Amino acid sequence: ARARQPPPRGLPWRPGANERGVRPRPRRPWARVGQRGKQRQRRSPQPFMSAPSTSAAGAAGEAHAGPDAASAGDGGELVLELLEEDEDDEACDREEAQDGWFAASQQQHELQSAGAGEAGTEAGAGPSAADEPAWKDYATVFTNDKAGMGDNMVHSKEHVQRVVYEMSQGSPHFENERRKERAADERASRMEAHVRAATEQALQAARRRADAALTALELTRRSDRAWALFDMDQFFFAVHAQKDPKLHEVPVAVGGIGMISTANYAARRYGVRSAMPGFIAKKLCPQLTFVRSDFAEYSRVSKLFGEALRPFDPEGTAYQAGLDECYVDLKAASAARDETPAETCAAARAAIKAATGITVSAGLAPSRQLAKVASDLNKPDGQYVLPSNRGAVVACAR
DNA sequence: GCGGATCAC
DNA sequence: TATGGTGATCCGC
Ligand SMILES: Nc1ccn([C@H]2C[C@H](O)[C@@H](COP(=O)(O)OP(=O)(O)OP(=O)(O)O)O2)c(=O)n1
Ligand SMILES: [Mg+2]
Repeated sequence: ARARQPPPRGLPWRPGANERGVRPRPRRPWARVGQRGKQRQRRSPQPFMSAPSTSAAGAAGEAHAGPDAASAGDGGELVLELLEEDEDDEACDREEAQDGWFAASQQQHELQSAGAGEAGTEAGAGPSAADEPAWKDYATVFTNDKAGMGDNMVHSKEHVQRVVYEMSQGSPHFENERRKERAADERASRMEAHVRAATEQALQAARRRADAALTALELTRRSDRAWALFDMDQFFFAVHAQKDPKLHEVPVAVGGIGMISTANYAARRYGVRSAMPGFIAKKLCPQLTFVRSDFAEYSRVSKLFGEALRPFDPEGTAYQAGLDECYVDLKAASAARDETPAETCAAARAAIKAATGITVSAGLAPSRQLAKVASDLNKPDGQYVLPSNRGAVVACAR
C-alpha cells in the first residue's frame, strides 16, 4: 500500500466552476478525481460469477481481484465500498463493473415489461397476501430509519406507513411505485435463479474471488488522511429560521402542499420528511406550517459555508457536493495547527457556525464514503470520529 | 446529442 | 384534490 503512487492532489478549489462555484459532481465524484474529461474504457458486462476467462484478472498473484469480483449487486458491494480506499483506479473499475449483468441499466427494460403486465400478479408488489392489511407492504422511504428520528417520535413507523398508504393508494404516483416494485422483484428473481443454477464449483470460485478482493482492500486503508464530511443541519429550514428563530419550536416544513424539501426537527417527530407530499405531512401533523423555498438564499448561504472551510484546506482537497455538504481532508490543516483532526474538525464546525449562523454536523474517517456514513451518527450539531482500523470500520458498518 | 431513467440532496 | 427543483450520470439510439 505504501509503494503505490498517492492520488492526485492540489486541485484548485473551483476548477471550471459552475454558477454555484461548485465542481460538477459525478455519481461517485472521488472515483474520478483528477480524471475529469477523460473517458475511461468501458469493459463489456460480465455475468455474476462468470469464470475469469483469460483476462489478467485470473492471473496468479494478481492483487487486483478483477472487475467482476465485487459486482454481484447482492449487497456485498456495500461492505466492499466501505472497506476500500476510495480514490484510485481500482475503485473506479469496481464501480464500473457494477454496470454489468444485473445493473440498473437493465431496469429500464424491466420497467417497461413490468408496466405491461397486470398489476398485482407478482408477489410483493400487489395487494398483500392473506389477511395482512394492504398498507403493510407499501414500503416507502418514509418508513426507513433516519438518523435523529429514533426516540421521542410522536408516531410509530406503522402509523406513518398506514397514513402514507391511505393518502396515496389509487393515485398515478402510487401505481407507478407499484410498477417499479414489480420491476425490482423481477430483477431479484433473476438473480436468485442465477445463484440457484450455479454449480458448486462456480460458487467456490466466486467466494475465493470475494476473499481475495477483501484481502486486497484491507491493504488499501490509509491513515495519512483525515476525511471530514460536513453536513448542515436541517439546511433549507435553518436558512429560514435565521430570520425567525421561533420557527424552531413548532413543526415547520419547507415547501408546500404538493412537496416538502425538508422539515425541521419538531416536524420530523411526526414523520414529516424530505420528499414527502405536503398533504400527507398535514395528515401526520395537522398543526404543520409551511415556508416557501428560496433557492437564491440557500445558494448564498452555501457559498459562505464553503468559504468558511477554506482556511482548513491548504491543499485544496475540498469538494462541495450539493448545497449543504462538503468533503475536506483535514490532515494538512491539523498538522499545521498542531491539533488532532478531531479538534480541527470541531474548529471548522465552529467557523461554519460563525459564518452562516447554522449548526453543522461532521463525520471524520479514513475515506470519504466512511466520513459520509459517520456524519449522521451524532447529528445535529455533533461529530463522529471513526478511527482507521478494521475493527472500528466494521463495527460502524454494521 | 437526445430522451428515458435513476440517483442524491 | 394533491407527489418538486436542481444537478448529475448512464444507456440506447
Ligand atoms: N429529497 C430532498 C432532500 C433534500 N433536499 C434539500 C433540502 C435539505 O435541507 C437539503 C439538505 O439535505 P439533507 O439530507 O442534508 O437534509 P437536511 O440538511 O435538511 O437535514 P439534516 O439535518 O438531516 O442534514 O437538501 C431536497 O430538496 N429534496
Ligand atoms: Mg443536511
